[in-house]
Amino acid sequence: MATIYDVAKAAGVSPKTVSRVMNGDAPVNQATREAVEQAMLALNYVPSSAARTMRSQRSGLIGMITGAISTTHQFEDAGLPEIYLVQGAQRVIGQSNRTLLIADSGGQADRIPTLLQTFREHRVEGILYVAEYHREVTLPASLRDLPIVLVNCFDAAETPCILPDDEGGQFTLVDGLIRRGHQRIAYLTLPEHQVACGLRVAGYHRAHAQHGIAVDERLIQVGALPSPTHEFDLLWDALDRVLKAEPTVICCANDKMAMRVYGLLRDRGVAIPQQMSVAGYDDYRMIAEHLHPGLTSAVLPYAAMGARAADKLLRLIGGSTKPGEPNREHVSAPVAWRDSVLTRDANVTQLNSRRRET
Amino acid sequence: MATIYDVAKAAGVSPKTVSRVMNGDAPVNQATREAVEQAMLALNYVPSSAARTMRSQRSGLIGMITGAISTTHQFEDAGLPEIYLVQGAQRVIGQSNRTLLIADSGGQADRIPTLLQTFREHRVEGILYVAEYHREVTLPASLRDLPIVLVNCFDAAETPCILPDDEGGQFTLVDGLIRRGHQRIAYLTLPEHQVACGLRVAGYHRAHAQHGIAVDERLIQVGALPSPTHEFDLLWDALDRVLKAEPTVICCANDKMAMRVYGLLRDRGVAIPQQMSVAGYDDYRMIAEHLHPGLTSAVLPYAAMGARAADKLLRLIGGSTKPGEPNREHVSAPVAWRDSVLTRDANVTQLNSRRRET
DNA sequence: CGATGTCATGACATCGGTGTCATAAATGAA
DNA sequence: TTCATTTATGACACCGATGTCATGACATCG
Repeated sequence: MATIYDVAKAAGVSPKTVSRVMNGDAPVNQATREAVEQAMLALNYVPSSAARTMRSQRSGLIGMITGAISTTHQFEDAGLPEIYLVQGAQRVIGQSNRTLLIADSGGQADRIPTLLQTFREHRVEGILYVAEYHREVTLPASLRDLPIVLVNCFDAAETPCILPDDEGGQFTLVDGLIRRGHQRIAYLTLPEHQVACGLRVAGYHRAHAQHGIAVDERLIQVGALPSPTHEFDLLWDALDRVLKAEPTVICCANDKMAMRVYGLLRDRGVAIPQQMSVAGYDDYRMIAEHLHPGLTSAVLPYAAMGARAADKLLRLIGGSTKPGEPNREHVSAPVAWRDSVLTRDANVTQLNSRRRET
Repeated sequence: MATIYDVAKAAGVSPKTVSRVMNGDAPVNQATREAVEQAMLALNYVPSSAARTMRSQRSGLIGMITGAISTTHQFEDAGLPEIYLVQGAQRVIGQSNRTLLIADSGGQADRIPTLLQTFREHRVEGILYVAEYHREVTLPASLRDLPIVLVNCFDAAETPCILPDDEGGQFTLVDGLIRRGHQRIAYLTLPEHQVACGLRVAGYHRAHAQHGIAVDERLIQVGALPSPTHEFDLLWDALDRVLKAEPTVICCANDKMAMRVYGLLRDRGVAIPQQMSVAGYDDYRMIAEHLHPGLTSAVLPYAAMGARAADKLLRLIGGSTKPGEPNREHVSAPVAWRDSVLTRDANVTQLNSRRRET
């Protein structure tokens, strides 16, 4: 592999001049520059980032640590859309001329120290710490000395973080449902211990309050999906309970649950959306777009969160954080309206976008 | 950040001795070793991979280049399960004490050269080139000088690659259906230009041949999903056509299509699986497990493919490829049987696993 | 015309590890 | 006891960039 010395020799200049051509940090004669560029091309020269890192003490690497990717196998597959997160982050990081180093903990917390060690060896300039679902975490003490931004999680120490606006998302969804003529809105929630659950229920209430609609508590039920720990289909019971309260629409905690509700409702001979509207959360497009009818869903803005997180991290590294900047940032997102929600009030027009022609 | 010199000074030895303690490449006195280890701990020493790479000329990095992650936005989201691929690869690579450097082309082919440049600067020892779906590719000429393994794709130059066994997967599925008493098996295929389409149709035929069942060609239809380019729901027509041939089960090209077929069948009042069995392909668990009833699906073994590819690449790098080793390797996988397939022949017992209690 | 400044370039040291070789002490064999 | 090994350690150079400083050739100014 050609080095800067080979290029220098071929171009008949000193290595330092080659360096100057590459970095443009000092004027170089036009003729010299061309000679050097030709030599680089001829030798297929690629500068060594290792040598650069060593001399400049800057690796140009950003570490991203994620557990969710593999958590998938062990627990639930809630984490899949994380790739959007990677995407969003990578776009921003790439623009800053840095490289993203991704490490997957494989869902095993005990592997994290090893991964961090690798990051340190590569002298990453900062770390994006990604959780598979909105939650509180406790950072290993060994992370305190690196610029770090948490994504989809937060800690007690107020480490900078980027979170989804769960309250706002559910508010927007329910508000939209009400505007579409729904008054009895059922809600099959996440397990109550989840951070997002409380926030979204709050959004649900705020939307009702804003429209002066009293909330019938029977409409809110925890909609547990079957899992390795819960053999039985608790969702079936939860659905049963909310149906007794006679809703016109059922909000589900996520698209997966909504997909299941589609099946359960149809087993009972309930037509979607003619007899019952359904909404999800996540806008997990692989599901939401391909269910029939298309599933209305509050967007979980992973790509935007990744980008925001990368941006914040770069500012942390560059020391250019604004003085008043809050440590915790919430990313809002719209609702993707699809055909699973029926507009009941004939006076409400033009709200239901993306109509399918059948 | 502490260097090897700091550690040496603290431990009262030479840097080289510290190096020996770390690498164990020469005997070190027990007392000395302990002193060094203590110093490393006290100073929180982490060796610099940049310095190592420079001296040893080995980066310990493997590059993975993928387009699918972002293709998602632009075309179809077929690529999502790639994360499993990353996982599988990372496990193997981690065991070899190397680090995986992942670059996402963002679905834009023109960004690939930039990514490769980054890989080169980091002196990756080899490359995993991942396609979003089973296809033929043409490698940029600049890749010829690096050890490389294609994943989910192949090229005319017979570059080593790892492919899914599409023929075998569909065969296993159809064979299983026949054993469960199905004789009229509809098949909504992928678009015909896709490599996997031909292979799977071949598997479909082989299974029929093996059981001496003639294939009614009307049962095989291309089942295009709606997409930006196809506004209309061609799947609806395709389904219409296969239903005329009176099948007892419908095989779909992928789980996404199967999900849609669930909806379309139910619109027609067809109960799954009582009146019609359904099967998918991919075993995209987020869909297959949560559809109701659970979707039977041929597994697309991404994790195994990632691991196999990493393994093959490491052997290429290490020069320990077996002489007779084929360039193209196919990874087989079983079928995940779930409740969407009805066992029709009462004599066939114990085949339908994972029964749900309702 | 000499002083000063800018442009263009090179010599040299340095970043933090590790390969090579040298050396001294301890051990074992003859 | 003496020579041959083995063990334990250090001195030194080197990997490939780039920061610092020096130098020579011109250009500009008073």
